[in-house]
Amino acid sequence: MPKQRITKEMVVEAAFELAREGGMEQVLVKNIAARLGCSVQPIYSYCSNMEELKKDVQKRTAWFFQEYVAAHIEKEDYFHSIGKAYLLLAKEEPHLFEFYFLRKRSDRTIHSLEELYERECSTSTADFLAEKYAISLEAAKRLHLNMVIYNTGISTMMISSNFGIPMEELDRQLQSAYEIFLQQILQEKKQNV
Amino acid sequence: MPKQRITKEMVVEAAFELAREGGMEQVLVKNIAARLGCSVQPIYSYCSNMEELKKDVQKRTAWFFQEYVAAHIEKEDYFHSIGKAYLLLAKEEPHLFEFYFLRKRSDRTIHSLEELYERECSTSTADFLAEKYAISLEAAKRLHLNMVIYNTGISTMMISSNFGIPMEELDRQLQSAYEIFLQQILQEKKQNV
DNA sequence: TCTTTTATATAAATGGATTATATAATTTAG
DNA sequence: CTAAATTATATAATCCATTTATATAAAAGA
Repeated sequence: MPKQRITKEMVVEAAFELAREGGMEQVLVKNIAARLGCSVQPIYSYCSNMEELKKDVQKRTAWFFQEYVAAHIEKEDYFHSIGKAYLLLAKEEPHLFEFYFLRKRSDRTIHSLEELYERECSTSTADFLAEKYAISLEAAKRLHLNMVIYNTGISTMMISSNFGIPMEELDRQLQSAYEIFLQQILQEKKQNV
Repeated sequence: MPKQRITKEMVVEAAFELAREGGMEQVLVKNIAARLGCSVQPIYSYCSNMEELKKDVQKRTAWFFQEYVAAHIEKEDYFHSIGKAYLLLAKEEPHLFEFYFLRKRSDRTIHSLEELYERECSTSTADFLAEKYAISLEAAKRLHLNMVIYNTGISTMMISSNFGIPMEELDRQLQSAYEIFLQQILQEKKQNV
């Protein structure tokens, strides 16, 4: 047989790039085939159908985001730098931003906020917060979860408002919410002593 | 000509019911035609295309939600009853819930959180909160906006977790966030006196 | 070298959106 | 009171994307 020119990775990567440039509605077999310079057959031999391929594109996107955000964390300005990274991504990669926030979190159903947190959030952030503010790991996780929820709310609204709200304003809003959640945790700690 | 049997309202209503029962992917011309007992032609004479029709279904959904929530508000338990109404809707109408929260907020781009707030939220809630807690209207709006953002975050996560997280848990989470935001406003007020 | 295998190509089949054409019932002009 | 014009709907055709079926040709193995 002819040696294999096309791999599953190439297919997913081409689909990812199309989605990145023009949104998921550009992920069409013929567009992928054109980009890879092949017919539609290789695409179907490595992916069962478009729906599955789009799930792979969403996973690829989640990975892209995690890499991007991890690379932009500044230890001194932990949370704010994460927030800024997301806002930057919203500006630079609006299409990807949409899949990332509106994606299904998992193939299976998630049954509690705890499970969602474990699945979504690396515990290193909670560890960091616990140490920085001398709070319990449990409190740090609550703080982190609140921020993730709030950030998801802001992001969903940004998407559905067509990305028209200025970054600075959203940045301020995130920052103010973070301070509110943090103050509450610190106060709770004071009262428990 | 034969007298008009089909109206635009009938088309949108049939599409809405299909979407409600089986999600937006069931909104197909042939399904609408079957439900109305007509051919595809009337649908196209009243709606320019499926994309526009789906926008109308989203508007119809927003209206359905506002009616539902308004009917479930209890004055003594204002915010909690709103939160409960949304969670009930998520349970009873998962498909509608999805369009409602992931819909485009407007045909045009929204340029500030203020504009988003004006467009999304009736000021009567802010008025109510301002009076109840004797805070400024501006502070009440901030409180309300924070809750709308947080609620959007919770809802987006509920959708993307496949509605597996129990209502009671989400209810508790909303309630605790509400108390945190409220405490902060009350404390701010104390300091300003 | 000849057969088998298989990666890719080409072509056909399916299904949904949309458009073009046809039909027949109601207005309306004469 | 017709007959022409209008138009709501139906039927049929077209378009475009996904998916499947068949064909081809290059590599591997006997």
